Amino acid sequence: MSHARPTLTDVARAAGVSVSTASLAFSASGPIADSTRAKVLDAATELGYGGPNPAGRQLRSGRYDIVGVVIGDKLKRSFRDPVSVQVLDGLTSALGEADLGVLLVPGVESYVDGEIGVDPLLTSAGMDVAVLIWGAHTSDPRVETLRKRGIPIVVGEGNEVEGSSLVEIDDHGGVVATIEHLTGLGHERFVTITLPFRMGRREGWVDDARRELVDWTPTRHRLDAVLGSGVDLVGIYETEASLVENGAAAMRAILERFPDPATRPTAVVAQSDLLAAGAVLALHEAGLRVPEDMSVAGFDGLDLPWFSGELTTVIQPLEAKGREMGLAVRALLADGTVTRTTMPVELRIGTTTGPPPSAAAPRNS
Amino acid sequence: MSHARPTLTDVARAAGVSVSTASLAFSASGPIADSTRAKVLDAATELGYGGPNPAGRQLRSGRYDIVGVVIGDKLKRSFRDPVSVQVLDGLTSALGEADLGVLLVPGVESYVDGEIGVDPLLTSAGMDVAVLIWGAHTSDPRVETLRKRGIPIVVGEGNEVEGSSLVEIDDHGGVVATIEHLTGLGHERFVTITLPFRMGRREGWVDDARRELVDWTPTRHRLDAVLGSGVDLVGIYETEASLVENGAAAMRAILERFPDPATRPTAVVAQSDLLAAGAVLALHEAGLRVPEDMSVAGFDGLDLPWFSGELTTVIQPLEAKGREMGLAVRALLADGTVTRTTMPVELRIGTTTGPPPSAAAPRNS
DNA sequence: CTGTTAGCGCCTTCAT
DNA sequence: ATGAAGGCGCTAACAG
Repeated sequence: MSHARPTLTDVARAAGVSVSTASLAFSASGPIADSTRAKVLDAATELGYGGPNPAGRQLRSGRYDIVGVVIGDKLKRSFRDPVSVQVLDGLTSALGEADLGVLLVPGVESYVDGEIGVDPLLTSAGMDVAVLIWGAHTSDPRVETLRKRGIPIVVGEGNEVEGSSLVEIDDHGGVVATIEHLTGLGHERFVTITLPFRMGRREGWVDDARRELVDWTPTRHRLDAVLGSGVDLVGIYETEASLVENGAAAMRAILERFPDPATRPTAVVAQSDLLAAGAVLALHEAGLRVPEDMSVAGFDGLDLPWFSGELTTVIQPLEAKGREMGLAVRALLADGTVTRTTMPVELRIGTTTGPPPSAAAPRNS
Repeated sequence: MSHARPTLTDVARAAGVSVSTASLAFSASGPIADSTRAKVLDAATELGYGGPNPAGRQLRSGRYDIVGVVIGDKLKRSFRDPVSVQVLDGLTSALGEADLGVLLVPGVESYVDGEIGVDPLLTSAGMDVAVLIWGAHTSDPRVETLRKRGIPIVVGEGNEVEGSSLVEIDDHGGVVATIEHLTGLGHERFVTITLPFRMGRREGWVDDARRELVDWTPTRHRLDAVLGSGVDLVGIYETEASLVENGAAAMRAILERFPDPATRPTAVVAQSDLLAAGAVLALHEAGLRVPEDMSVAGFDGLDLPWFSGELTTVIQPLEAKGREMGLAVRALLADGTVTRTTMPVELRIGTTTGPPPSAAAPRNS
């Protein structure tokens, strides 16, 4: 009894045909008589042949039918984040339809003293295209690596990379709509709670120096929209992850910094729904009402079944964005077409925004 | 200007060494003089060589350094489920440490009239090991496919597969502990809300015929534990997904079926925390109190920041389970060792279980 | 420490 | 519709 796995050669011999004919029986990419194919397939079953060896096929064809999906510095974080998850959803289904496999790539191996080590998978795994779901930063070593390997790239969310496809959403427009909604209600003092700025994560109030260091595109776009709107922004609070608890912590910091209801900001623009939800929870904990005492707006349009009320938020088509990236991959693979897509967003007015507490009718202390 | 990507041969020529020496410079798996390596690396940079072609390496070495992770019938569902996500977390990090890539595989291509079509990736993608996170079912075509291809398997959660490694948790013990806790409090009438039974998903009350059709292992283990405990089980409600809304729907069905508080079941054993949380929400919606009017216990030990109070639940070490699967993969790869691990669970008593409403002191209507 | 020699398994011409 | 031949890029085994 032989322990070696049978190869196409063995099958061909057993079926009494040539290797090239046997190959046709599996690939279905050429003319072959039904009877011959049957003979080959029978021989294959007989020998316990499990189909053509992928490595052989890959080497010969130059295609892997695998897409590397780079999802951030930590897989963990991406999995926990419903936003990432929805994008992955759309992406994997669009790729699956084209029979493309998804190889999960952490992207960053290590981040020590600002030195970025690229994950070995990025250097050595076989893939036809790479997708950088959460954008590329300036002089991104991952992009460098992929470039050198000749692997085309699809970037999600900005920091356009020369020669790569790009899929983004109208972050700016979404935030502008939010601000207009709030100023329309009469708000004048704003605070914003932001997503992480860059790979070296931090949590806390942002000063002018730090403000220059925004490298993550969604964060930058959304922040720029607030800054550019001309409203009175009394503080920027940077979080280190887009989670409910970070939003709650941010709100506690806000209440601590602005203890006086009379001068407290009346509207909070959070860069994600989870942050916004956390902020609302912290307000409730502090015995404050939303939106009577403070208005809170989010971003994403997540469905939060446990959230009582409905968040005012910017709905972004997450799954569609993922699908769009998948389509960009397929276009790249089909004929090298580089695409650039901006997806629209929509402001949904919920129950967490309303007129600011009026100075004329202060609430009972 | 040549458009073809340089190969190791080109690099070797440019560096004035043999190909095999050049190979050593990259693989670091053999003795090579630092000066020689430097020469090779310089030549590589010069030519814009991005490292050894994976296909060539794979064919020659017979290793892909890729693990196929089969996560269920729909990627979607797995991403949305915090339980899956945590397991994936642990798994990917354990594999990442060994520089193994994770290839996401849907597993089931189609499910029509009970006919299961295996995803093409499972048939044709290169992988060294496959992990079936959510178990194998009886006469599983995916297992069949992998067998034929000679790919070793790690199964999470039961339905042991001959010759494969297995990682499971003590489902049975966890549910038994829950039941004992509840009977200890004085409960006598139980209902259980279960996870999906099998691939053909359904939602609703379970009759005897349906009860025979449980094929998904965690569901079966947890249900068997209730059935075997001898308590008075007045109903089994099957859900089609482990989500908050399904738990809420289940509870509404329970309240509808048992309108009379005097004969209503007093304790609900849900097979997941999300189902339990949904059940609690539905009770609140109906104006009932937990645990005064009904006790609810879950399973998983999830951290639900939005849930007020704390669920009584069975804590299973999700991430550790994932890591354990990763270790099983590595053992399989290292020397073919087949392992079998059962992870312990722990009952956490929260605020959602308490004594049943006493007949002596009925609540005001 | 470096070079030589052989394929790994497959698919694509091209000829028949 | 089938067969023969060549080579994709690399690395393992061995020899020097």
